[in-house]
Amino acid sequence: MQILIVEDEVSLSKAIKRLLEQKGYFVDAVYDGLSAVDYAKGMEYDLIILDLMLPKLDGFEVVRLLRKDNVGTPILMLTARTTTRDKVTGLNTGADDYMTKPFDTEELLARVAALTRRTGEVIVNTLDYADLSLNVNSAVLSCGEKNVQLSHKEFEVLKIFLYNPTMTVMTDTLIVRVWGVESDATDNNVEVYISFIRKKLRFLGSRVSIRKIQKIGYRLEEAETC
Amino acid sequence: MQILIVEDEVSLSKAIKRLLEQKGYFVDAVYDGLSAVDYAKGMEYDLIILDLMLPKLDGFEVVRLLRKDNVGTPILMLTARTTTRDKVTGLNTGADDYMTKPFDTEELLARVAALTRRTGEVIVNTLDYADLSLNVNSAVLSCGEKNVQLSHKEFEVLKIFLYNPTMTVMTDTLIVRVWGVESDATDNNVEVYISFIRKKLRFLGSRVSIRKIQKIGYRLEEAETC
DNA sequence: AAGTTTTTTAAGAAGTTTTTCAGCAGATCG
DNA sequence: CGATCTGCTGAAAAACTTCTTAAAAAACTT
Repeated sequence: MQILIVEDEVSLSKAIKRLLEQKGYFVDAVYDGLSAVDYAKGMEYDLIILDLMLPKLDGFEVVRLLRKDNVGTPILMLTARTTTRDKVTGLNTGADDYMTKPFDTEELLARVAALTRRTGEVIVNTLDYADLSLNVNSAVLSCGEKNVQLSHKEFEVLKIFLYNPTMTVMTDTLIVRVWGVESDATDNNVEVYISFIRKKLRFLGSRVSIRKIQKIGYRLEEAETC
Repeated sequence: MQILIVEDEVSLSKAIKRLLEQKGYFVDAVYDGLSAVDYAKGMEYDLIILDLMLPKLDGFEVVRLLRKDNVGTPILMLTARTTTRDKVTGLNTGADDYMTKPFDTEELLARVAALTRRTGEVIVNTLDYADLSLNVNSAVLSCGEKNVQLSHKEFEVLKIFLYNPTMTVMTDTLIVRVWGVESDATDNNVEVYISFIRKKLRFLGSRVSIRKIQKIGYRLEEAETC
């Protein structure tokens, strides 16, 4: 769930951000109306929390511009003003809900939940190299049509290679980063895991292989396309 | 557009009715909670305007009974009470908006417009994945002809999966979003709930299962169609 | 205030991952 | 040409994670 906060009062913005992140939302924050429009058009948010009084472009204008541009993201208006006139304008312009400051965090969360309840969202993060793609959320490694699930340690090892696709990774580096400094893991542990991963690469039929550099470490290698 | 007004104060009820009819809505009015439930079940309204304090059955109960019965009509709660606790309960029970008396007619019209506007567009009252369909208002999970009622926590957990059908959801994410940041829920709480949900999925005979990715989290998985 | 449902806690069983170990194969080197 | 070193892999053992169930506690309902 991605939420965009548009609020120029930085301390309030940060507070809301922290609150929502604690609840598992992914939150972006911007501090003026123009950036708000840019961000909202550039990416699919599930909800926009929008202050009414903003630098550069006020909240009403932001809503109007977004709706005009067919951005249908639910909008929760947030403001200090309490006159009915503003409430009406807010809802008529196309905001979906309206809250006046100061507000209770519980109430904010309840309203956010009500507005985000209806949208779905998928965020997939991958690390790619040659024909390989590693889904960082699920530790699933894919090549073409095939997939394999990696175990936790396999995942940790392969991630290090994919972060440094051209580098030779020293065995000690792997031990420290995957098993930890204090661990008494030996080279053989690494060898076994390299072996596990190689087996999965073979299964996937990937062009990528892991090459041993004698006495130093391992490196990813992409086979020539023939 | 059909609207049901549930308000025991007859003069107020009549005033709202007249106001809305002037704007072209078709309006029914009832004066207690029991009739409200009867009417709302018996006919498809586009919106219910519901007073909180009612004879026979209070507004919260009316919402609960309707949602339990799969009636997904938007509800605008109307009440003199102003404490946040009530607002939160109202929104959590399944009301879509909340207004405190006394209110301005302009504001009422604006909120009514906002809520009925949504009906015209696509309202998703269910979260669907493969052969599963979760009614978001009633927490009833269906697969084909069969249904099961989910408990609150089961519902919260499953919702997170259905919002992110392809993602692996980390155990910590589930804890934070279902039990809260401050809670001392452990992995075992999650395990037990996953187990409850799996049992219900088995009962429904769904193709969907919840797969554990060791040390990482859980993910929905759809069985191959053979 | 009793009964019902939901949630939490706890503990053994079941299942996976990780580690260990032994044997093999190819280099390396005197 | 052996002897030694380095790296690879399979299989068994150990360690750890997760599942399921049952029972206790808490929260709602009536």
